Formats: sequence, C-alpha cells, structure tokens
Amino acid sequence: MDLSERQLQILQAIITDYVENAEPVGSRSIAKKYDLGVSPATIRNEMSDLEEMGYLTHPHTSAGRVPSDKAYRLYVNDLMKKKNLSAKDKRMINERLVASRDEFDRTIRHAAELLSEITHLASFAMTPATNEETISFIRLLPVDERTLILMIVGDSGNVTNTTLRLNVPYTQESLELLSKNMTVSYKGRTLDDVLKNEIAEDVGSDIEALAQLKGNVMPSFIRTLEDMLNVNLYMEGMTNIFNLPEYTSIDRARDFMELFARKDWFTQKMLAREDGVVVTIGEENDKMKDCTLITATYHVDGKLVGKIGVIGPTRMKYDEITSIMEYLTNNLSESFRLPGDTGDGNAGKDE
Amino acid sequence: MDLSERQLQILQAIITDYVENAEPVGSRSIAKKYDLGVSPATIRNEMSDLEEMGYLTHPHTSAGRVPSDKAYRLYVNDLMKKKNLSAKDKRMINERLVASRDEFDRTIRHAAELLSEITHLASFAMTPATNEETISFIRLLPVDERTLILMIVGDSGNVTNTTLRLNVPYTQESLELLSKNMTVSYKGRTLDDVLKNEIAEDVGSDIEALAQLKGNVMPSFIRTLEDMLNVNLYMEGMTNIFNLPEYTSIDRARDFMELFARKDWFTQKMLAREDGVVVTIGEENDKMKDCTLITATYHVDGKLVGKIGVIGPTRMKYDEITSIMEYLTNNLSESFRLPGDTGDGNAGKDE
DNA sequence: TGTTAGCACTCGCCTATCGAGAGTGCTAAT
DNA sequence: ATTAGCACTCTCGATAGGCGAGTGCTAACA
Repeated sequence: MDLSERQLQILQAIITDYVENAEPVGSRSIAKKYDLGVSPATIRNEMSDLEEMGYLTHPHTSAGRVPSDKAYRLYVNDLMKKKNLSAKDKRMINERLVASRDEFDRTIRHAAELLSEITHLASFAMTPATNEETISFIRLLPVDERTLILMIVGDSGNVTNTTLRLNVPYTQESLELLSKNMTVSYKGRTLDDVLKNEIAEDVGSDIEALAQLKGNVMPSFIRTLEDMLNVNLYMEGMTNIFNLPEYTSIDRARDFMELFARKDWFTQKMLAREDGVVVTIGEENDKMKDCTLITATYHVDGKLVGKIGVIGPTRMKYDEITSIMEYLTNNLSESFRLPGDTGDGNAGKDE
Repeated sequence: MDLSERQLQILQAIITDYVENAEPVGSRSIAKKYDLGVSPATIRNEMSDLEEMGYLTHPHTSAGRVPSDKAYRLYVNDLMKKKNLSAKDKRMINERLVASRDEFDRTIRHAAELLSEITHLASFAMTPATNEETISFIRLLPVDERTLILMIVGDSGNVTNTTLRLNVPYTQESLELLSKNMTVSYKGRTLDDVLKNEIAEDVGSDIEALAQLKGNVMPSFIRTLEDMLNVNLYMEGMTNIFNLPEYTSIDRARDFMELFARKDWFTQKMLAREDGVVVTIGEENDKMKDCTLITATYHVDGKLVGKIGVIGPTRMKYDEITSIMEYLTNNLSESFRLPGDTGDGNAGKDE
C-alpha cells in the first residue's frame, strides 16, 4: 500500500502546482514543468492509481487532478521540507514585533496582524491559555454610589473587568470586604474549576450588607469568568480571503465569514490542541470542511501558554506558512522570556 | 422649484417600491400598484421631470427609475411617517434587553446584536461617549515582580486596562505612590485634554524609584488612553449584508467588509454627530458613497452618552429602522436611568 | 392645456448553440 | 513497463436570437 518513489514525486508535483495555480493539474503540464523523465501517459497511469488510493480527485471527468485532504496530510507529514523565510518576511517580523514588547495584549494583536499580512490569510491569536490559568486576585472598585467595577486578574497577568450598576447603593466597607472575601475564596483556582463548581454556590455571610452585595455581584462574576475564556482572541485579516479564487463565490465567502465570526468555536478549537505547530486539514475540522487551520504555540517565561494561527483553504503553502509560524512564535516566546536569560531580542532559532 | 402633491406621491411610491424590491421601477407598475388615478403615461411625464430635478436616475436607457440620494433625503426629512413596531420586534427588544441590564458593556453589545437581528443590517454600538469622558482614577496593580496592570477608569464607569512587563522589578510602595500621583494629576480631565497636552510631559519626581517607574509606565499610559477612544465599539451582523442584492458582487462585498473592519473610521464618524436619530445618506458620507448610516443616541442617567447605529445600502426601510432605533434607544436610556426615577423598565414612549 | 392611448425603439437578460482547448482513458505498438 | 495515438468528454467563452420591460414621442382627446 506504500507509494513508490515516483508516485511520491508525482504527488508532490501535483500539490506544488495546484497550490500555486489553484487549477486542476493535468498530466501533460506535470511532464513539461517538472522533468521526471517519463511521458504524460505514464503519469496518467500513476495518477489513476493515486486517485484510486484516495490521494487525488477529479472535479469532473476530463479536468485535471486535485489533491485530496489525504494528499495534503501525507505532504505535511512526510514530504514537506522546511522553508527558509524570505529576507523581507524576516525583517518584518523582527522589526514589527519588537516595537511593543512591553505590552502583552497589544503585542499579540500585532502578531496576528503581522501573520495575516505575511501569509495573506485570515489569522487569529489567543493570549495566555485561559483554561489553565488560575485566579490571582479579584478587585471591586467604586465608580459612584451605585456603580462599581469587577476586576478579575489571572496569574499570567490576564485581566477582565465589567462595570456593574446595582439597584441599591453599596458601602465602601462592604466593597472592600467582598474583594478580600472573594480573593481568598478563589485565589489559585483555575477558571474551569470555579465555573464548574461555583454556579450554585451559597452566598452565605454573617454580615447582611455583604451578603446582599455578594448576591448582586455573583451572577456577573460567573459571566465575567466565562468571558475570560473568550475575550482575548484577536482575529485579523479576514478580508484577505476575498482575494483567493476559492472564495469568489459569494456563498463560500459568506459561509467563511459566518464561521470566522464565531469566536467561541475558535476558542474551543484552540484549547484542545497540543504544543508546537499543528496542522488540521479539511475534514479533520468538524466544521469548515474545506479549510485548513494551522496553529502554533508561544511561551511566556518558558511556560506554555498562548496560541496563534491562520486559517485558509486547504490549498495553502504549508511549507512556507509553518516555517513562518515557527519563526514568529519562537520570536514571540523570546520576547516574553524574562530579560537577562538571553542577551538578544531576535529569537529566530532556525537561522 | 417645489414639487407638486402628485410628484411627491409618485416619488414616495417609487421609493417604497424600490426599497421593497431592489429593482428599478417603471411607470406601469406604479400605476397598477398604487392607484393615483392617473395613467402610466402621465406618470412617465412626471418621472421625467423628477429625473431632471435630480430625484431619480436611470441605470440605463429603458430600465425603470431608481431614487437618488436627494430623493431619500427628501423622503427622510418630509415624507416619511413614523412606523409602529411590529409586536414581534417590540417583544424582542423588551425581553432581550432587560435580561442584562446590570452590566453595561454586555448590554450595549446585546443591543447591537439585537439591532442587527431585527433590521437585518450590520450594526455597531459605542459605549459612553469617550471624548467627553473624564478620568476618574488610575490604578496600578501588581501581578508579579516585573508585571503590573495599568487601569484607567472614566467617570461613567468605562474601564481600560493593559498588562505591562517591565525590564526591572518595581517596589510595592512606588507602585502605590505612582497610582496616587497619577490619579491626582489626571482626575477630572478629559481624555482628549490629556492626550493633547501630556505627550511630552515631564516625568519629574523627587523620588528616584518613582521617576523610573513613571518613565516606564507613561508610554503605555498614553497608548492606553488612545485605546479608550476606540475599544468600546461593538460591531455585529456584518454577514447580514451578504443577503442583500446590492452585495452579491464579491467586489462590493469586499469593499464593505474592509470599511466595516475600520473601527477608527466609525469612531470618528460617531463622535461628530448630534443627539437623537441621525440619518446620513450616500454621498453625505465621505467614504461609503452608496451606504446609509443611521445612528441614535442613548443616555445614561439622563446624560447624553452612547451611540448605536446601523449601516446598509441607501436602499433601506428608513421609516421602520428609525422607529426601531428610537424605540430601542429609549428603552436603553430607560434601563440606564437611576432606579426609582420611573416605575417600569419598559421604556417604549411612542406606544 | 393637461391627460391619455398607441407605437416604435432600446436595452438587458436569458437561453441555446457552437467551437476551441484541455485532459482523460483506452488500445496497440515498442 | 512504457509510450504514442486517438476518440471521447467536459468546461468555458463567444455569439446570436428572442423575450420582456420600459421609455419617449406623437397625436388624439376632454
């Protein structure tokens, strides 16, 4: 069942050609462009075999062949070689990324913008992996007699806050007390843990004013925790996909847009994924059957945390894009390392 | 130069028909559907006059007439009658909006979602008018020895925060000192004021540690203030426009998307606008020449603050949409009024 | 004088048709 | 096992004809 050397060569040629031109590729053009030393007829026979094995498809009788998800999978796993970044891409990453190294969220957003600019695909980026994050402290800050700010801070510096308006005024003391009270209760616990176990929590407290305030704050607290799992997902460059031939049909474009707008789906997708660069092709995604999702992780202080990714049609330059993402995330991780660990700020390890 | 009664009737009929069907409307169909007591030939003559005056255009010789921006403007100013909301829309607004009255940002986002659902257009909403907002206080909160959170709170409860990572550790005391120091300096000043006058501010301070910390924090402070002018703009339902006949062309759709993604443009647009429901038609918008923007203001505690709006092709149901927006913003303002002012939470004034 | 009926004319759009081009799959020769 | 040759298929673009909707003009009419 293994493929012969020649079959691999042909398959590789077809993928390269199709990725480049977005058009079904025929035996003749393969024979011409890539000299494999065989005639079109031979290639046709091999192609026929490859199709039978599920690596190629015919869009219609008598159009060329198109690689299947299976073919891309084989390519990504076995055939693909790492690509050196172009000098331009490297320069862009080095220059644009360092500029705002001191601010976390901004840096991540910039990284996503950068990625979509370089790859000409839609990109997204997630700040520190929130499902593993633990609560560091909770603050309640006064605005006016009925308005207050609820602020939840995670151990990696992740923050979410909501402004709350109560029906009755609160007192300064009860506010401070509740802040401390909640911090003690939740400090060190993960968001997931709190969300699963706290929903129907007792609001019990000896002091009445405090109990009342807590009763008012808790529903928002829960909702804000839920937000914390979603809110730090940046999505950029979605209009890039309009330039791709697979999305010239308005229906395709609409479908893509609608899915891309579903932040929760991406968050879900990201949480389940392992370290490093991960490629999910076509059918391997439950929805988005004709899209490929490539994600990569970056680290903060060496700890595994955030993800960044691109999404586009299965027809994409896997070699280039994975290389770019590796370089970019290395660079990011380097930027987020404690200063002093390494002398220079330009991470690029695969130089 | 004034239009005759009959011309107004005909113009109104053309607008109604075109808004409904999105197709150039001919004299015959007007005569048939709206009985004005005149023949198609008469209508043709009037149409010809209306075209000469700039209220109608021909897409091509021998297709029906299409209303111009000028016609819509006339319609909105003089012809249009308030529409009663459908029971369904009213119910939706009442039910969905009350649900989360206690949380500001969430409510506004929901309002935008709701608006786009009801109108089938793209919508956006802005939390309290940030250019008038003054700084209430500034907090610096510790995360770990090198990481801290910078938090800016406005007088209407608007909050922005950034996580900062410094190159050198800071001390607890200097952090608290700087918090107070900055709060004293900026409390009560508007964002604009600070941004314009503070850029090259001295970092002077007698205590060295404080001066150093301040030097590290100030650049982020400025950037975060800038963020505060943009960040609270929610945009929803952009995929709705794919269902409109004016956006079946991929190029049109792309143009729309690209503009819709430009948050700063919307923010700009919103800041300049007056109270109440405002309609800006076609050419009246510098960009988006074939779009209409409708915005409305809502109030918090009776003070003028936030805006909410829809955007779509100039062909839209002005009467319905303005009525919906009036109802919705009244409802919002009512929800954000101090409790006790009025007994019931359902605002709807134009019942 | 304003209104209307009639009619020729103009376009845009849909459909059918045709030919070119690209590619396959099979067969027979090497 | 490989290749050349050939018939066949299918898509795509261009072209032409016909239909329908609508205008603009003229002449008749109240």
